[in-house]
Amino acid sequence: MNHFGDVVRERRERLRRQDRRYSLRQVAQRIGLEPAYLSKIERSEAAPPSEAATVRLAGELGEDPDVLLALAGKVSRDLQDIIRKRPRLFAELIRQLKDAPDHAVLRVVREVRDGDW
Amino acid sequence: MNHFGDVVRERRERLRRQDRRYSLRQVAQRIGLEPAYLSKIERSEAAPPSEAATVRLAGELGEDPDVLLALAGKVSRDLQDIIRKRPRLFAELIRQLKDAPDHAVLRVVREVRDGDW
DNA sequence: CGGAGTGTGTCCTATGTAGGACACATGAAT
DNA sequence: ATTCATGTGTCCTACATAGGACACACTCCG
Repeated sequence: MNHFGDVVRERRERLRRQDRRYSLRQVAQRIGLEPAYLSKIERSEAAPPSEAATVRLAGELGEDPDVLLALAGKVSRDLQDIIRKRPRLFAELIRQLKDAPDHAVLRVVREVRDGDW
Repeated sequence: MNHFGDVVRERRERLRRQDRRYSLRQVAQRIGLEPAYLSKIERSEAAPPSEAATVRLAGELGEDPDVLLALAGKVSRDLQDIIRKRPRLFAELIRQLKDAPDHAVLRVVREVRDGDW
């Protein structure tokens, strides 16, 4: 399993090679965290930050927020709220899709998008 | 919005009318919580308990665990783990279904269940 | 009446979450 | 050589989570 801190560090250092504004300190400042704290996060000495901070970090790094949250072991609040409003329905759907291959899930996504409900 | 504590209390007292083993104390003991704590939960003086305790409570009351967890403002860990493994896919699907009517979601559930992927 | 069982008030605690403050050593640039 | 920025080590904190312990007052019922 890819760990949160490693991914963040790699992403940031890759960006940094082209733009020196991606130092740990500057990124930390832009997303509103203390450098020492971000340092600990990148070395997995501290757990991933809050959802809000993780999303800001994703923005800064050009990463998909849902992916970064997933690496942090979380599911974004807005998705949880959608599920919470119709728990039986969504619980069943998601459990059904657990072992479905990607392409099957994608087909469903497309069907729904183009759906005429 | 129906509150967690009220639902639990109502459910329990309904059961109690037919079976006096559904006193607060006895239920608390069966699910492994202190009576004083369960009392606070039912009166919303304390927040809903942990996911594990909530699920045991649901079992005791004959309620759907996902529904009770939803009332507790939570989404069960196992669902979150399914989403976390394919965050982009599931995030897109769930957001698409946000405003879809129940019957549309149900149709998708059925399609997937009978699906030949 | 006297006990058994019931719900609740009060107080306490351990662990986790989400960071901030500050100092320090190193390295890069001028 | 000095300045400046960089990453990091150490220490500290406020709040939330998830309860346990115990005592108390009421009530039901044999």
